[in-house]
Amino acid sequence: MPTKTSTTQLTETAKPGEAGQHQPRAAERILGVARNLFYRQGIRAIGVDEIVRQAGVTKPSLYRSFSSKDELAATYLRAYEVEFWERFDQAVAAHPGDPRSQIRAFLTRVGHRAVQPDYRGCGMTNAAIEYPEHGHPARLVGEANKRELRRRLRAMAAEMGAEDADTLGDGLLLLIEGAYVSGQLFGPGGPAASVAENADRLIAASLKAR
Amino acid sequence: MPTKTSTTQLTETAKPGEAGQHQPRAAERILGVARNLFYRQGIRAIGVDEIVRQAGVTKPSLYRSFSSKDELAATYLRAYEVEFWERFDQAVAAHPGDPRSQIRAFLTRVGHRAVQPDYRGCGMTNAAIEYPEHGHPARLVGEANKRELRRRLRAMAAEMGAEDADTLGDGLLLLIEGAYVSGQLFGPGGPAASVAENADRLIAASLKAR
DNA sequence: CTATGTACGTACCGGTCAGTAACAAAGTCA
DNA sequence: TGACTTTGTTACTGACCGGTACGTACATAG
Repeated sequence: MPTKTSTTQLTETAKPGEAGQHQPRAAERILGVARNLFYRQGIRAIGVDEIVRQAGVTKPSLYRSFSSKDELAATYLRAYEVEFWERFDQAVAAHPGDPRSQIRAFLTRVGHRAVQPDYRGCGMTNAAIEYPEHGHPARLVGEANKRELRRRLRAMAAEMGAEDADTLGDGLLLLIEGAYVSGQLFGPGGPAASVAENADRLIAASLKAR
Repeated sequence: MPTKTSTTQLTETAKPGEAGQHQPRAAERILGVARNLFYRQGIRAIGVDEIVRQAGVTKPSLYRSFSSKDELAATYLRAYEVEFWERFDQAVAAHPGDPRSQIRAFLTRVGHRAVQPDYRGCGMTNAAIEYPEHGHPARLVGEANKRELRRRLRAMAAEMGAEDADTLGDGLLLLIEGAYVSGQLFGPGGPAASVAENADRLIAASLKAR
């Protein structure tokens, strides 16, 4: 995944006086380490001790900025989601008014990333699988993201002129999720490499079918 | 603490005379409970104490039959895989010589199950996501299953006469994995309901291109 | 020069984790 | 009957879990 620093500002309370960056710098280090470890190894697999150790801080510092480990995980996922939509919107912006090309551009990138040796899929999908319990803070982030993604894919399918736009949009979502999962199961040479091609074929079939 | 001899064995106990197969009574109960808990809540989320408690046995009994929790998880997945292929082969047997109908039959069932309220996806896929570490016993079972499924889907695509059979087979695999994941993310009304329809459209597009 | 707030660390909590040792009880089969 | 096998019982280990009470260094504000 992109190892951007992306200082997710949290509780920016500009103190009266000068406008220097003055918030707890421990929280940033903690979130940065948590994002790496949670994504690569899973949330349940990583303890808070390991996070604070790698961040070079102490446990109370973690709990001053995050009310619980679950909330830290949810914060990690919210930051993850921001980057996800950046990638998605980037593909959309590259082909204005051409949703089919937008999908192809997005999935070409997904397919490429998904066959990297240490690919670990979608952090939000993985978190929802790790936490099946309804209402878990981490799971809620993933569920909301997937609902919105579904909504947008269906809208793009309608924009393409597909008669059964909802079915096509859902089909695209299935292919995307399949690429996320298969990417980390197969590694290089896996079926995710063909996600863009399969999506385009499915689009073609859904447009000309009727 | 009923430590006396009259321990009111749990109801039916065909102990005397009859030559019932009495091999590992405790191991079966343990595996049965583990399968339920591991599938529904995840492997990392369930401790061995909870398993032995619900199975009505003790921890040493678990470790007499299974060398470790990881090995118990792998055993659960191997049993899960047996049932998976039973369902798959059942769909195949229902439509001899007609791979397109075989896929449709299999995915119709998958789509139906995937929109049940408490659907939890594929146990093997979930386990691989829970354990990204290469070589983990549970992960190995899932990886082997997916490789074999890919092989069979590609063979069926070739049997259909698809020009690019490998791409079609991989596309079907992506749709299947997507249904597993989306089913547990969306619940009823989710995109997994359309997996059979989308797969059939993809097949049609891949055949027509010939 | 205090007074206050902030950022942080030390040390610790009770609970749970997977896994084991040693021994007793009970059923199986000859 | 007696040998064998399977299971239960109790108690324990050491590591780790998420989370916290409390003290301290330091920067300002008055």
